[in-house]
Amino acid sequence: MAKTVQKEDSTIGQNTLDGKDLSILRLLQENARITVKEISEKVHLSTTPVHERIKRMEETGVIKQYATLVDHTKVKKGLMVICYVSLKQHSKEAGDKFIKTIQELNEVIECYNISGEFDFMLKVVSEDMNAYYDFHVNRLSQIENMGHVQSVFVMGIIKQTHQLVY
Amino acid sequence: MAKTVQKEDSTIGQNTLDGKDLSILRLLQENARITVKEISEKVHLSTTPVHERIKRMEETGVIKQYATLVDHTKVKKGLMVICYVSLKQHSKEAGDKFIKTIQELNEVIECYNISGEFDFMLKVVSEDMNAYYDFHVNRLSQIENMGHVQSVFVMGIIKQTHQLVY
DNA sequence: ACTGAAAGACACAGACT
DNA sequence: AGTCTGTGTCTTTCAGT
Repeated sequence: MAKTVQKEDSTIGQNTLDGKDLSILRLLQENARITVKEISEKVHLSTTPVHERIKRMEETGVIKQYATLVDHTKVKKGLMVICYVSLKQHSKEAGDKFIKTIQELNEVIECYNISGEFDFMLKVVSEDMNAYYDFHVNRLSQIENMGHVQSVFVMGIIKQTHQLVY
Repeated sequence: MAKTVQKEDSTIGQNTLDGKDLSILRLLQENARITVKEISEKVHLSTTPVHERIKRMEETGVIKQYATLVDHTKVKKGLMVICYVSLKQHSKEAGDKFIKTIQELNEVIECYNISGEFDFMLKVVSEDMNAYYDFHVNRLSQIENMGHVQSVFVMGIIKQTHQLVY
């Protein structure tokens, strides 16, 4: 009898992103303060559906955050260091304790659990070498269960983006 | 070794950030879409000076960008890989050519010039292991002058922030 | 799921302390 | 450098299609 047309990507209830969603994301990634009006003109929709789509992507967690990115050299965080850490013990308790400590250290802006000879990779920002030395000796190395630590210094930033949708 | 321009110079007039500027930055870092009105209430100022301060920080480059951060797992970029690269030749031309190629690769979201045995560190995002293998073999390794490449896989994200002002 | 309109909130500029 | 006030623009909701 009645035939239903299957649409591939229109089921927003199932959290599928269609082309218009991706276009909106592309614009928002570049500029979080772009107006809904401007987006609506660029994606050829009125403001209402754009507003609804953005809200939906916020609620479903596709959009994690609207962030303001600050120039690290202008807020006295000119030194960036990649830091490799291995733990002495690899029990769950030991790992959790390390993680909790790391999350409280403001200088550590990123931390990943990695494959290979080290357990964690940290991205650390400091004012200068003295500040980093202080961090390394007095805070990082003081964490209990700390095994080896290896520092790799960032001498230049070639590329830095957060653009996952393109 | 490739050289990158590092803006170390802070001589843009009296570009000193006071406590109120830092308070504003703290709020904006967390939420780029916070209203000027809301900021003004939290820092105990009226909207005009807040508006002026933000504009000044945009113009002086303290504020680099208002970015929307997208959940990488929800846009089919679930795999994150840290990639170390050394070049065969270290002339300026060779380095510049490598840099230019890297900047055009969408999968590479970060690239740093680093100290140590490798020349560059890359952060790469892919849909899955197949997509990464394709990237590694067909694009990264195909770059001329490519020396060694070593991949370290991110198994878990412990911390990820951009909060330089705290 | 989209368009269009309409109310309320906000950004932004001007006059002034 | 700040407050207050006003105008134009945007967000956000609600009808209708």
